[in-house]
Amino acid sequence: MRWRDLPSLSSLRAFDATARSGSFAEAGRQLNVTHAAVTQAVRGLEAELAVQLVRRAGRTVVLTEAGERLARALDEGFGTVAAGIAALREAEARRVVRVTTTTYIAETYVMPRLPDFWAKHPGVEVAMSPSPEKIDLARDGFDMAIRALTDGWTERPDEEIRPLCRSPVVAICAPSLANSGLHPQDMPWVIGNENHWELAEVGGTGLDTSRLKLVDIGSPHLELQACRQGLGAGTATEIICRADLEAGRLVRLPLTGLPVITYAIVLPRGPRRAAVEAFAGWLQTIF
Amino acid sequence: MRWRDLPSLSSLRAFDATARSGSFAEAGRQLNVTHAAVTQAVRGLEAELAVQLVRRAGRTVVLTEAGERLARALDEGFGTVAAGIAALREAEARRVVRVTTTTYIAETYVMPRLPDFWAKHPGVEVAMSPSPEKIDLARDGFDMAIRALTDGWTERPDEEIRPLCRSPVVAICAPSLANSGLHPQDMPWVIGNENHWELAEVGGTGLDTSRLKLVDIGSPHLELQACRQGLGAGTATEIICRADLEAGRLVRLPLTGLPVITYAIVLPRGPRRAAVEAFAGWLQTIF
DNA sequence: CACGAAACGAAAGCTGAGCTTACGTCATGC
DNA sequence: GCATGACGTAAGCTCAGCTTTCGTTTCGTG
Repeated sequence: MRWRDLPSLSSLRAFDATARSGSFAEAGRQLNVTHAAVTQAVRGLEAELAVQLVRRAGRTVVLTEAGERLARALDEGFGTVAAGIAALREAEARRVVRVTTTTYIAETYVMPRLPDFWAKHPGVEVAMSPSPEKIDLARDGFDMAIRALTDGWTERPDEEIRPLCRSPVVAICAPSLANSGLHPQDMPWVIGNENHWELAEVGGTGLDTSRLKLVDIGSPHLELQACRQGLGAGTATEIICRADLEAGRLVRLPLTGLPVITYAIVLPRGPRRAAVEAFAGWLQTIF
Repeated sequence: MRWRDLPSLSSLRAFDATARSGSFAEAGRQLNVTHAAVTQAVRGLEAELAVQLVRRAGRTVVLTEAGERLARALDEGFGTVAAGIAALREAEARRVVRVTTTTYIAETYVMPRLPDFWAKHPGVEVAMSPSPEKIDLARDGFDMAIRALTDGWTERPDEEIRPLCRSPVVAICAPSLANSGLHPQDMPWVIGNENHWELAEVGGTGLDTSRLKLVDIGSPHLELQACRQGLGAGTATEIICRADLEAGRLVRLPLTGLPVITYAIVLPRGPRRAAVEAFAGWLQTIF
C-alpha cells in the first residue's frame, strides 16, 4: 500500500457521500458539515486527480463517467471498512466479561449477588474463573481480576486498582468449640497443610504454630463450613463470616495481631468496554 | 452508510499502516509523519472503539485478536479504495486528448505540425475532430477547442480562453488574376453560396456583394487551392496564406475594411489533465 | 555486560487542513 | 413572481493531528 499516493481520505469521504446522495447539501448533512465543506473537498479531489468527477445538473449534481467509476470503488472500499468496524463493535458488545479471581470472597460474596447484576444489566455476560495470582490480565484476555491485597501492595503501571473494601482477618470457631474451655493454642485449626500464608497469619497472634493440630479439609470452599460444624478454629475476613457471626453460628476468638485485607478490583489500563466498566461499577456498589 | 458512526479515517489509516508494518515507527515513515503521531492515532482509535488493538511486544508491536480482525477489514477496504484511485489515474493518463475545431487553421496549420508534438510528448494521443461552434466542451467530453474569435467575444464563465495569435483577414488572388486588369468588384470570388459570414466580410470593404460572381467550391479545404489556380479572388487570414504570399503564388488585393481574427484555445475550467495542459502549451509555442 | 541504536511512551505546544460564515447566483415549484 | 433550497466562492477561524522533546525499554554487539 502506497499511502503517500492516495488523496486525502476526507476528500474521498466527501465525494463518496456526495455520490451516494447525489447532492452536496445532503452529503454535508450526513457528514455533519456544511455544504461548502463538501464542495471544497470534492473540488480539491478533482484538482488532485485532475479529473472532473461531478457536473451541475440544474439544482442537483450528477457524476461524470470517471466519477461513477471512482464512486463504485469507494462505495465498495469504504463499505468494507464500515462493515469491519461494525463487526468489531458487535463482537465486543457481545463478548463476555471475563473475571479472574483468586479469592474466596468472589465465590462467597460476589457470585451469590450476580443475579442482581444480571437484572440491572441484561445482556451482559459475566464469566468468573480462578487463575494464578501472577497472571498478565491483558495477555490472557481477562477483563478484570478480583484480588485480596496485603498491605504494601504496589500498583503495576499497566494496571488500575480499585479498592472494594478493607476487612480485618478474624479468628473464628463454632460456639460449641469456644465453650469447650479450650485455649486457642490447644484447639484444632482448619488450615491446609500447605497454606503457609494462613499459618503465618495465625503465628502473628502469638500462638506457636508448630504445635497446632491442623485439620486439612483440602478445599478452601469447605473450610468455613468445617468451622461452623465445630471441627476446628479458623481464620477468615470479617466480611465473609459476618452473617455467621451475627447468626451465632460462629464466634470470634479473642486473638489480636491478625492482618487487614483489602479486596480490590484490578483492571488493565487502556481502553475498556462499557460492559466491563458496568460490572466494575456494580462491584463497587455491593461492598 | 452511516458516516457519523465511523471513527476518524486518519486513525484507521494509522492503524492500518501499523498493522501492515508491525511498527509505529515504520508506519510513521510510510505515512510521512512521526512515530508519535501514529501512536496517538492508534490510541485514539482504541479509545473510541473501547478495544485494545495492539500490544507491545519488546521493541515491536503485535496486534490483538480484535486488532487482527479489524486489520483484515481495513486492508481489504482501503485496498479497494487505493485500487480504484490507481485505476482512475491510469485511465486518465491513457485517455486521448480530444480537440474540437471549427477553423481551417487547425487543419492547415496545426495538423501538419502534430508530428513535432508527438516527438516532444510521446505517449500522448491527440484526436482532432470537427464539431459545431456552439458545443458544450465539458458535456461532450472534449478537452479543448481551437476557435476563431471575432472581436467582441465574451468569455463564458466556465471556459478559459487562451489567444494563440491575431491575424488580419486579407483578400487574395492568383498573380495572373491580379494582372488581368479586372477590378475586384468584377472578379469571380471563391466563396460558398451559403457562406454569409465571409460574404459580409467582403461587403465590409465597400464592394457590392450582391453583384459579385461567386464560385462555390463546396469544400473550404479546396478554396485556397482554387485561388492559387486563378479561379477567383478569396479571403483568408494572413497566417494561413503567408507562405503563398511570400512565394508569390498569391498576391493581396488592395482592399481595406476586413476584420482581424483571433485564433484561440478554449479550455473548460476546472481540473485539467497533464496531457491536455501539455498540448495547450505546445499549441501556444507554434504560433 | 556496558553501550549504542532503535523502538515505544507521554506531554506540551504549534499549525494548516478542513471547517464555518457570509453572501451570491441559479433552478424549481407554487 | 416569489419563496425555497440547491450550488459557488472567498475570507477567516479552530481544533484535530502533528511535531518536538525527553524519557524508558529492548536488543544486538564488541
